[in-house]
Amino acid sequence: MDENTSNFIHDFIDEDIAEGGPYAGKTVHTRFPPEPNGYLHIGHAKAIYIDFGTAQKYGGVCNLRMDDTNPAKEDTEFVDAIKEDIHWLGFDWGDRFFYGSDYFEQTYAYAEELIKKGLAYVCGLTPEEFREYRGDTSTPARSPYRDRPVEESLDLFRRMRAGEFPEGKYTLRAKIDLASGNFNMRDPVLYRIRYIEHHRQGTKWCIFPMYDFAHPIQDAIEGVTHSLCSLEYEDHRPLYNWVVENVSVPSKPRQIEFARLGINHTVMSKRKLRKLVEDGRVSGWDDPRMPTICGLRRRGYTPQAILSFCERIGVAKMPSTVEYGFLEHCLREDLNEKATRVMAVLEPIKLTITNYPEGKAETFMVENNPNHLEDGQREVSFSRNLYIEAEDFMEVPSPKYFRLFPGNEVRIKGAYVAKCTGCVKDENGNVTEVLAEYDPESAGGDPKDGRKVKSTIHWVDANTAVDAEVRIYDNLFSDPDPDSGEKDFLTCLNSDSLRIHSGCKLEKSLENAVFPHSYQFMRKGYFCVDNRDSSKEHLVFNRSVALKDSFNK
RNA sequence: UGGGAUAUAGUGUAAUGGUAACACACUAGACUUUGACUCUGGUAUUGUAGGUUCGAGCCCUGCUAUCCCAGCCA
Repeated sequence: MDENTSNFIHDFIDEDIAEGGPYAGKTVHTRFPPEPNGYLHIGHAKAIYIDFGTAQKYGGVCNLRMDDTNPAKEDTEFVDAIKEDIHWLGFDWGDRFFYGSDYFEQTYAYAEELIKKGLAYVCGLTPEEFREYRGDTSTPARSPYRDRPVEESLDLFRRMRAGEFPEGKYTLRAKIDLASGNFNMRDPVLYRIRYIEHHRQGTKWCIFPMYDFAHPIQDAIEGVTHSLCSLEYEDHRPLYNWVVENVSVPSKPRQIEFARLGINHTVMSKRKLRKLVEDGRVSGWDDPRMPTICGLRRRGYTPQAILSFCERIGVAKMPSTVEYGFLEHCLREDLNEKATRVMAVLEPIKLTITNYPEGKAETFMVENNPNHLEDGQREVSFSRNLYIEAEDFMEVPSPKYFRLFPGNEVRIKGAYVAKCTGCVKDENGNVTEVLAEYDPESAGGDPKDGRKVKSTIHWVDANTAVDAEVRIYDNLFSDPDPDSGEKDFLTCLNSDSLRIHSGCKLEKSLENAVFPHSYQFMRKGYFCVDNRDSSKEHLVFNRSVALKDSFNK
């Protein structure tokens, strides 16, 4: 996290670690606690950035903890993926990797402590009764087992653990306030019975702590000072604090909430992403159309771009929705700086240089990155027969069209300037070939007489061109917004999120080329190779593929 | 409705009682071996009505709008 940036969380921490504050002289300690029930997405990237970044800013540490207190939802499959994605983003938890479930024994002991203090009791309400007895905004909850003697609760709780009762028969509840306006405080359930194999604990346990009880205890055991989480836990903070204060935990962490990330038209809930995977709408969690970290990785996003995005969207308490274009901007900015350029023609049409000798070939050197000449040059071959982008020729130019049309001169990037002399059409009147004459005195692209050309176009030598299928992936947009609830988000997904261009002509072999992505983005002119193999370099197609409409206004 | 939060430009954030700033987007222009990039200019009296003050985005009061919670999920 940038030393210069600051947000309200930092303000709180500054107070806490200042002279006389509750954590004066202590190391700032945070944690990132994903539930291993899915892959991390761009929303998690924000949380990761805040959790790890805040620790970094204060010279503290951040734990990675799998929040696995619900055996029904969690799976080991996701643990490694989560670790990989966090590492890829550039954060490291050192040796502080934990499982919430590793604290089950201690958590259990704290539960017994509460019972002995008279602050928790075993409740015999069925789930249905529980709902009935909960009361409403004007009616306090009722809890007939609230005054069960300590010894009896203790005995029942131990027998719950021993597996003497079926699921739903008993729960352990905290004794707090049945009349609270905050329903989380109406004697919340602390433990429930579940006969499901836990992904790590196996069948050792049949009672599992609820998030509200487990989380503050886990934080406290690990010495977390600041437990940063999203806004929906604001209502839970009183309960979080109640646990910290009433259980003899070794430290007193503080929970601070911030607004989670929303991106317009982007599917961001794990539940929905899972559905996309399960329904086969995408090839997997790492499908390049997915907003998952691994999907973005394959779509060509760099960790720096994502981090820059997280940095710049800021941290606040106001729920907000960032424009997807801002994420694209952060990527363009990063790729523009460091990606290698190549020429590729997506929709090729022949360009014949009629006054260039048949059979002649020469090569030109082209810079790999115009912003960084130190990145060197590469050799490209040139001949009489080239491929250019079909839209770089218009027989009848629209206003402000500067590229090839009869009589107009353009620069063939890195090679020569050439003047369009006409075109060849098939029997249907479709243009099949563009004709031009080059200026032999303009090798390298600059005419000897210093005359200017208005436009430069990219191209590929027909003799050396590599044929390829190019897949352009776009973010899987949903319109209306997936959370609007107006329609099923599945029916509103953009259908052209994957466009396959076959017969593309590339300067060199780009196996499995993937182009990110939206038309808007392409207009700005970038693509990269499929980054499933992250060792592959990023390539930038430094050419505007403007919407045709934009010429005609 | 009961509880919890939040309101600054189209979007996201700054400004901690003293000239409303930055980025994205949009827009006009300059530059350019790609119409990209880069550069320059333009775009808000801070949800609303009052109050305190020499001075209010900030403090106070009322109102309005939006979001979250009301699982034996996290």
